[in-house]
Amino acid sequence: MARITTASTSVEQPRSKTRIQQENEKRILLAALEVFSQTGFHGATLDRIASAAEMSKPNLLYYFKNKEEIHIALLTGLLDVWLAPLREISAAGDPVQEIGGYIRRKLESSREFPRESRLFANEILAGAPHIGDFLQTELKQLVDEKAKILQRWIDDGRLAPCDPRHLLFAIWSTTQHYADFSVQVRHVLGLSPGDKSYYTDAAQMLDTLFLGRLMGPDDGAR
Amino acid sequence: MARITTASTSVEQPRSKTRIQQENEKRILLAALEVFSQTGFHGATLDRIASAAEMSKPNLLYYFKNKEEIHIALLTGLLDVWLAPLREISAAGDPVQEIGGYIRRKLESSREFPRESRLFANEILAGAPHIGDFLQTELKQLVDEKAKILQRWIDDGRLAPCDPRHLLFAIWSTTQHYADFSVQVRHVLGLSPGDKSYYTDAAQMLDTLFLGRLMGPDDGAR
DNA sequence: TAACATTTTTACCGTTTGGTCAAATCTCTT
DNA sequence: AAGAGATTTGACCAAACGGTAAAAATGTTA
Repeated sequence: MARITTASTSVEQPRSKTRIQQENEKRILLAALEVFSQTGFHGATLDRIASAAEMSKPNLLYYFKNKEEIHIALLTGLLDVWLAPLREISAAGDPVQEIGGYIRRKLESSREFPRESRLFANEILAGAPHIGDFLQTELKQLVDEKAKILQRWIDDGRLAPCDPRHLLFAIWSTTQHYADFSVQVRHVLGLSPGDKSYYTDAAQMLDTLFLGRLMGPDDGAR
Repeated sequence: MARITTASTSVEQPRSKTRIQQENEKRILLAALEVFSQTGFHGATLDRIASAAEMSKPNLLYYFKNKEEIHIALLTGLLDVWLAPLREISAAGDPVQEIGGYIRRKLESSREFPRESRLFANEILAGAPHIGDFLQTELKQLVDEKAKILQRWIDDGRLAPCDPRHLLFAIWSTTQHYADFSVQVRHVLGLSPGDKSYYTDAAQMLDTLFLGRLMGPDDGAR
């Protein structure tokens, strides 16, 4: 087998990336994130992505072999970001601190990365054609693990009895809502486009909702 | 003699609808709901909609002059359904009953009409190009009205202090999540496609979250 | 049933879109 | 400075798409 790979490593593909290659791939992914998050996969065109990346379409296809590959590259890059806040929940910590911290991290993530959140939302809405496997394996595993922690807190009377998994769903939905449905939020509140001031009240609300009274019998303040 | 069916020639448009016309428009809208909610506006093709409606494409375009008109017809038909549960909140009722009822109605709506919910979500995610006006006027007005009711309950100490509008956001997001992100929910819970059994636990969770401890100081059970 | 209106179909069109290809240009190493 | 490899471009293509025109078929009514 002629599997000679000149001066690079043993396996065939991993040729080191050129400076230009790195720059351009980054440019493309950034442009694609913008376009995909605005119009969804089907609404995005290679021409628009290429133009947003200030690059010709054939040149773009020199780096990614087709539209789907760009989409997948974006999604896979996203998943770690999505999981990170959840990973931080520690069994050793205090329930209020841990859950409160998770909510704050998730909300901050919505404010910082609304395009990523919308990209993710679009993918799920479409039936998760690309990340279905991730949801069933990696995410499920992590959720199972964290749900056990929450369940122990409940058993110890440190957290109000509830289904841990659905508690996570509630945190996901409320926090992501501010990124995914920001248009509706702004319209209802009468804010201008780009105004993110509502995040302050949002944080307050979610604290009240999840911590203010959800926590176990002994909430100290009485 | 054209006299039976209205005074057709006087004012042009308002012709009464034929039996066939009514049936076919219904067929088309049903098919379009299926397709749009699965793939979004851009992902949906007239061919797929026509095929789902068991109808030729030109025949479909005989009833709706273009793709966008079908989409708009679906959306406008949706808005009343979307508002209905909120409208029912009454200042005269008990906060726990009213809010609990609203949550139950919204959750039931997610279970009964997931396609409609996803259609709505797609529209908002895309920046609400068609219903932006509705959000700013009709919805905002209703929210303002209901927020006043909630605020009075708060002032009277019958509801925990919080931003009423954001409380509504939290209810919207948590309930709609079960329709819009059902794939994720099912994958995380390890359920088969089509299995909606999680709605029982969902209702339980939302009751705990919003009513169990969110309600004002006197929650009776103590 | 004849006349009229409605509905459906067949054939088609212009544009957009995802993607290819070979040639031209640029970059880097020697 | 030259050659090899990497990058970029312009010209192009087939398929898919939204939509149209006009004839054919069907339904409705007097």
